[in-house]
Amino acid sequence: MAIKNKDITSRDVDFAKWYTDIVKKADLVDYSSVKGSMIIRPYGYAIWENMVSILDKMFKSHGVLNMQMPMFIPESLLNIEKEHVEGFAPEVAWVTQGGSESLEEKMCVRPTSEVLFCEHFKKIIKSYRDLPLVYNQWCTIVRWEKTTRPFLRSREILWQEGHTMHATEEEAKERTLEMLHVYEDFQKNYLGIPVIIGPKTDQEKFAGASKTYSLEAMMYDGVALQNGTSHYFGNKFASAFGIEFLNKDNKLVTPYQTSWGVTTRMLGALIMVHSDDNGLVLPPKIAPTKVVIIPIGDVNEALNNITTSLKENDITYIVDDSDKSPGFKFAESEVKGYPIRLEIGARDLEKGIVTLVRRDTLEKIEVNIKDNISAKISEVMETMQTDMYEKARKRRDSMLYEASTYEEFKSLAKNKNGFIKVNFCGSANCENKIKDDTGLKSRCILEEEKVNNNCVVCNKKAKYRIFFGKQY
RNA sequence: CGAGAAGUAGCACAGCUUGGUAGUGCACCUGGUUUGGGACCAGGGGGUCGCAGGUUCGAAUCCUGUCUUCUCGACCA
Repeated sequence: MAIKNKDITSRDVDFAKWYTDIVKKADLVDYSSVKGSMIIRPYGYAIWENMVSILDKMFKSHGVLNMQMPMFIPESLLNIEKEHVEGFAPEVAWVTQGGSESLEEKMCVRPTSEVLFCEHFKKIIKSYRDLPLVYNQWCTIVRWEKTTRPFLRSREILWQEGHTMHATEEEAKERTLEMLHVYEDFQKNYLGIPVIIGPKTDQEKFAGASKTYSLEAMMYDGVALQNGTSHYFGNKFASAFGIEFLNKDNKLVTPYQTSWGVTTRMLGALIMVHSDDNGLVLPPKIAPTKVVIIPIGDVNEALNNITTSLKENDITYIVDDSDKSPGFKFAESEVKGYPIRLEIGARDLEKGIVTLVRRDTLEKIEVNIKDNISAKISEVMETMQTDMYEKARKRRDSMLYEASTYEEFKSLAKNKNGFIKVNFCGSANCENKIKDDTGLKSRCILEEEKVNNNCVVCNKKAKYRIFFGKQY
């Protein structure tokens, strides 16, 4: 494409700079005076709102009930489950009163709410008839990260956390996978982001979980982004909290638990998977405004007809009738990533046409003014949605590698961006060796694939096949 | 948290070495001419130079501290 936005660093020149350029120029966020605490601007928030409303509907169709937990956790409560405390300790933000004194009891801002839910579950679970409990909350959490980047790593995180309790192990395991697949469905079909799903290694799993599944997305530069997790806890937390219920045989037993969450990080993924040097590119299904209309010259009658049709068909649009030049408006519409641009110009109208431009390909399509333009737009948007997914999938697949020897692995890690598939023994030693030698970390275990060789590092018997890659 | 760089108008930057009334381009406002890939002319508004201390008759400029941003590590969704 010959067009190039002069205010945006090329993603092939400096990917990190490109990312912050997009985030700022598309007006998604502004920085605040506190490190890692971003201001989400109306346009960025509109995208998040779309994600929330779609996901929330999906959750509800899976029997999820929303609720709201407090923001504060007393120290004694946080400390009940030791493993997860150790995992989070360095990032926990503690609250003082008047700047220096502790409150009644030392307390922190939730870094995640497992313990709050457990305390509550203990009170409300008495019988097998009370189960399952499938709760979720949309909220913010705080983790005092050292390095921060808009959407990818912030200190105040906007997210959703689901917490469930079940009478049986099987049911809890099923729920863990059920929600994982809700996320997969959402990311694939709405965000147009292909993901690889599977369990984390013991080293990489959530502190306190017995199994953590993650959704691993690959960004344009070949770097991984963990774009959501679903945890199976067994009854670790439940035992630590003394949660018990009477089963059908009138015996006191411990329930099984899950939790699962996605964050505004998905916005970062959306940008780093689809956007280009001209600005944001949004999949139509997640774009808050589907169409931007740019009138050129005196075209009121055609404009009115078209906006009436868009309204009738529930296609969101804006009309850029400012007194900027058309060229400026074209560039601006590309920065914002509106999926469809309609150029309604006097010159075109004489020929009986309007010009429709796809944001993903910048392809210009002439549409007869007498045709049903809303239908045409819907059709193009559907094509875009699948094309964008396919484009992302092809790019990702072109950066998936496989190594059968450790030399090969190290060479790939050094020379290629992307994920490297290996047979692996699962030991912490081998995983640490890879990290030390190459900086790569394990992504997720490929449960469906059969081991076909020994461990790529130690050459002992391999347990599973797994992807390694760099991560954000 | 370790190493490095930077912070001056909404944005991009100059001025700092050698202390002496705050600059440029874009953006913004008004009027007019324009309108198919970032228009033009004329006029105009806007900054206690990140913040706090210090040195000095005088600090954007020198010194100390601190906060924020970016890059690279370590750590994490």
